[in-house]
Amino acid sequence: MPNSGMNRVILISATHVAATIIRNAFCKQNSTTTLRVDSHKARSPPAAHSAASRRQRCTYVATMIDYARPLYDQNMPCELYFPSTSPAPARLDDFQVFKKGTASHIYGNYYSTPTYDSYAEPEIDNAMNVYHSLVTCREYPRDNRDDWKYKVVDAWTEDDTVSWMIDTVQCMGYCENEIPFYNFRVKGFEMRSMKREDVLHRMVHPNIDQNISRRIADSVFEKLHSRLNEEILRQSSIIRYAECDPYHSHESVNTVLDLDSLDHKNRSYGSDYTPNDSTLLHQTDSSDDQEDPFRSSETASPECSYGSDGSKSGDEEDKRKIFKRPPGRPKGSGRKTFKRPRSVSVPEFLRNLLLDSKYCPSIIKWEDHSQGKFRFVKPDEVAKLWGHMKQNENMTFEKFSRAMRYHYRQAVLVSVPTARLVYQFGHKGPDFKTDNPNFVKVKSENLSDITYS
DNA sequence: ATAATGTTTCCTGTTT
DNA sequence: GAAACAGGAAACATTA
Repeated sequence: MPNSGMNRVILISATHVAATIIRNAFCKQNSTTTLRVDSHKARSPPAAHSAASRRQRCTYVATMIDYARPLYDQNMPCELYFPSTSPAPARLDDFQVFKKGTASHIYGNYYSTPTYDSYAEPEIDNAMNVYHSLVTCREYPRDNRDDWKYKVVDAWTEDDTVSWMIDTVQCMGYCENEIPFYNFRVKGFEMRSMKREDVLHRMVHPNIDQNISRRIADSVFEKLHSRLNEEILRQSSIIRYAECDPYHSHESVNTVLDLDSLDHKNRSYGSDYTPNDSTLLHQTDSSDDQEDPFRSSETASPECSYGSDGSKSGDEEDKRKIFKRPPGRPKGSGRKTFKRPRSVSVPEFLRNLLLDSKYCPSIIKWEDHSQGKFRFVKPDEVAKLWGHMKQNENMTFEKFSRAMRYHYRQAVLVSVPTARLVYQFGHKGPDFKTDNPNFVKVKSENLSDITYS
């Protein structure tokens, strides 16, 4: 919050309501300041995010400026966006609220939360306009001259470069007439490759004192490089975001199926699918699904109430005779869950195993590929893999098979009554096409390699 | 926000 | 008797 000691531009992450509350609180604190909340153009976050995720991400950024003090301050946190030379003291009287995703790149590393909006997202318009409305002369017409705002410098046209230049120098409080814009009718990539001396050389104006021109050139040069640095920072923050995504991390679990390799939306079970290396990921740590604090002792995992071999102990058997658990899943027995963008269904999971030589035929194999019949070689291993993928170490084949049986209804899976541990993909099941079921060809090729080498 | 769908965790009973 | 199977019930998670 603004304090009496220094001038501040304050950026906070908050909901719109919270931002309004803060504004009101600030108004009470500082009666000399008039603040305003401007409405902003709301826009939905990308559809790729789940509803819950969208709600979570729909927070706002509030920018509060204490205009009771002089604007320019070298120590203010937004130095990246403020000129390095003293500008004309534009009056800052706005309190603007806009989407978080817009401002996180505008204000660089001010937020630890990564941005998810692309550079050209319309929210930027708001954010940029907020910024510009705060620091530029209000008289400047900015009808269709804002294209440069939505482009990276490299993509600027000559007009964009000039528009940026006009905006920049006016931001710094200089008069348009003091700048020889005609010298800067160059494309963005050319502008960015200019050295400081080049900018100065082009900035020389017959009617303007050379010292002033030098100062303007320095400022323009620094502004340009601030923007270029911001572009780099923004790109690296996107990369960091991708790297930090727990569901893209390769370092948290031993072996799971890549959830993103299959489009959950397109779960028609008829679409073409060819497995590749990306369908399986190798991870290194499986310790993240430990004790569930929300699990009551009554509903603890089977391992708690049964022996380690799965058999019931005598005491537990007696207790069970006295107290019969009501049918159904106990309330609150849900394990610790992790939000994930999408998941693989049980039939898809089975199909993926069957089409992967790491698991087929060692733990699951085709019984009759032409009919889609397959057999569990090590049912518990398959269930464990499934549990591992779902970060549920309590998964058993019993539970897993129950999930499978639910797919009988839609004919995604079909039971094979005559044989145990044999199931079949139904006509609505996933595509399991392969010309090498159980990887027999690969094995025989390998064998011949060994024989003849 | 909500409905639909999918999954998990129980259970009872049956079959192999 | 054990393991697998079938499916009801309810809670929970995810997706549309």
